[in-house]
Amino acid sequence: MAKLEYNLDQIDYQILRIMQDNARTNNADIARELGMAPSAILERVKKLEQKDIILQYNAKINPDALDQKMLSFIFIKAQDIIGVQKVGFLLAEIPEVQEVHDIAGDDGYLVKVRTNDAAGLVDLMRNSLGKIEGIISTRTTIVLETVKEEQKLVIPTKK
Amino acid sequence: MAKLEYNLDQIDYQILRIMQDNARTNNADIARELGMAPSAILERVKKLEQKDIILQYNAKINPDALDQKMLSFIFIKAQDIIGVQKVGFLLAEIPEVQEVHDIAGDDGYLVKVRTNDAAGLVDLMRNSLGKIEGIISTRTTIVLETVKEEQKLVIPTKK
DNA sequence: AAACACAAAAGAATTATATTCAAAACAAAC
DNA sequence: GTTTGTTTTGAATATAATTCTTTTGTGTTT
Repeated sequence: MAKLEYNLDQIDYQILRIMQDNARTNNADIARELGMAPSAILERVKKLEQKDIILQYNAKINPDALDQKMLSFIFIKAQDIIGVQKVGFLLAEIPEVQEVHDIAGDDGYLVKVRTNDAAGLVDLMRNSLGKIEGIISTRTTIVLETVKEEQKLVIPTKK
Repeated sequence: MAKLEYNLDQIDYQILRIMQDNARTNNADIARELGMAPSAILERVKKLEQKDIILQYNAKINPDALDQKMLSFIFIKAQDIIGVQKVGFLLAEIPEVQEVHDIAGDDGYLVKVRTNDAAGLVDLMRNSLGKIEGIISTRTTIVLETVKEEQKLVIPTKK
């Protein structure tokens, strides 16, 4: 967790741009694209990993294929002590919970949840959320359709 | 967009589980772990890609490293014709917008946005959102801290 | 139960990529 | 312009990806 200087130059940005798009692009291809030697790319990628700039590589799986057709956002009001997110950590432990954000305003959390169907959601709320102490209330928003869902960051172009 | 049958067996699930965790795991390693030949793994992975079960491989980049410290959710009420998400598509075109969901209730969208800072958010709302016709109102929720942020799906264990 | 048909896996051979390392190039500091 | 520390290159080697043929497996038909 060292607060290192992320010292990124234009080449790093290009690598990140490529990797963000396809994490399995091989060094040889990146090297070709950037006009460098593969070994140099390898060095840089390693460094990006070490410096925790590239956090991980993951495969994006089609939720439909796993019959996970329901997506919901749940606002959760909790009685956490300010600055200590006990409830937040408990929420994060639930596998169906993809995101937990501590949000401003109603001292609460915004949680993103993926379940098979409505029954799965009810189930999760009853069983998983129900077991967490400190939850005062919840408000659920159902997603009808997702137009875009990525985690790509905007990568700077110039210096 | 063919509505094929996703016909997944236990081996596929295991592959997905491994790939979801580390998309750069090589076939040889997966093969070792599953006690199969690398060529067989290759076949299966290819098939998973073809059938749009594995949608893409992406590198998760540390937002801090790109100075993207601000995360917000914006509820957008729009005057779209029911079932036609014109506004949704326009929202999706904004690079800082990572997610656009058509949500039940107030005929609106829930949008996830990542910007450098508060100024960047204001800027985005004024310039990008401001240019989209059909937006009636917005309500913004600021994320103070993110406890969990993944897109991992729950992969079935048994049949 | 034998024969057939199709799909998946294994194994060997080939091609491509990753990785290592010493030497060269570069950059910043003095 | 020399020193010092970094980064890149390029060649050598180790690993992995890929291809393809053979084998195995599964389910179906007769």
